[in-house]
Amino acid sequence: MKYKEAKEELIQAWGNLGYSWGLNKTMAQIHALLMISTKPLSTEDIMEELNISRGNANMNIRALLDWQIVFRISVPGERKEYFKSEKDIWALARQVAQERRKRELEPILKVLRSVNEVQTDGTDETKEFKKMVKELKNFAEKSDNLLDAFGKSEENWFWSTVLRMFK
Amino acid sequence: MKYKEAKEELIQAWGNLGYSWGLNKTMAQIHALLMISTKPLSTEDIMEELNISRGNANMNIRALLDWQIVFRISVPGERKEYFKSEKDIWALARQVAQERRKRELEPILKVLRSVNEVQTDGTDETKEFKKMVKELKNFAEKSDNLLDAFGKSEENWFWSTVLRMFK
DNA sequence: ATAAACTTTCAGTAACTATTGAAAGTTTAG
DNA sequence: CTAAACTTTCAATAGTTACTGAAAGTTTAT
Repeated sequence: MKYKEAKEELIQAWGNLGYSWGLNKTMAQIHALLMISTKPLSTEDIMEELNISRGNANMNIRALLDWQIVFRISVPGERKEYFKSEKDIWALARQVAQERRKRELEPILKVLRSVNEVQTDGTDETKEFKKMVKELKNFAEKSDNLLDAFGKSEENWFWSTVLRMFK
Repeated sequence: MKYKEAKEELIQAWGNLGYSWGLNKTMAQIHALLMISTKPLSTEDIMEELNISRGNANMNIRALLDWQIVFRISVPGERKEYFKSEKDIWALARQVAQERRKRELEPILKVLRSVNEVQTDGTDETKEFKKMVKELKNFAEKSDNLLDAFGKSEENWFWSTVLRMFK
């Protein structure tokens, strides 16, 4: 297999995976491109490699910066901005975990805590409801803790802690 | 807070979380509804509770059946089909993990294994590419193993195994 | 067989999300 | 200050995904 094909296939595949990680396709593709690049790339480079418009490139680069998985680089003596990505996969996974925890898990935890306050009127329906909410809350809290630990962890420390936390 | 409000809020919230788990919104809402219901519900019940069309209800129920997180129930002497959901959150999480592993992780692993075969022509570009692919592959394989173990595990066994596996 | 009760399909449409590209804005060099 | 080099915004549009509801299909009881 030739390098160029391989590169394209990887970018494609990473795009799809990134999508299922909660990034969008282009975001993930830009990330993949930066990840396998030996040097930082400019907006123009990215536009050209992925055949996307300036606006699209700019928007998604900003989103990646926002997620803190891509960083701005200034090359001395050059006006243009360059970007490079986090290349440590572990760090990347941690960052994504943190973001998703904030964006997805925290909101539902808030709801679970609040609906937990529902008045029990003694009917089966509210009893069952309370029971399910309790279990969901328990599960969501465990997941939250896990993701939090993961987000803050060193690779080795993390795995050695998982056990202790969930007992 | 009244039961009805609480119920609606929970269904809403679960819909959103389900979405970020890779289900779609309606799918997750139907699931939430079944999860807090004391008895199995028919397609009509679901249509009415969620204000959705017959086609939509049918389609998403089938998807849930396909994911094996909702089951068909026949009530003796009744023609209508009823549905109930997996109420054990752990079982649910396992099931979702399995599905996503199949649908998302396996495809990229296949790509990573295949692009790994790229010819190294000695340039920095291909060297970096190979290096990144190797790391991605390693990470993806670890995740795959983890999800697989998770999917097959009992809750307690799982956590006690995590450590051993990732060493 | 046939009619009622129910389930599934699918073409059309609505709702949502991503993308473009040109215009506006910003920064820097001279 | 002005012009060039660059970045950001945003209204228009393309593309995608979800939903509807009526029609077709299936099953069961008689």
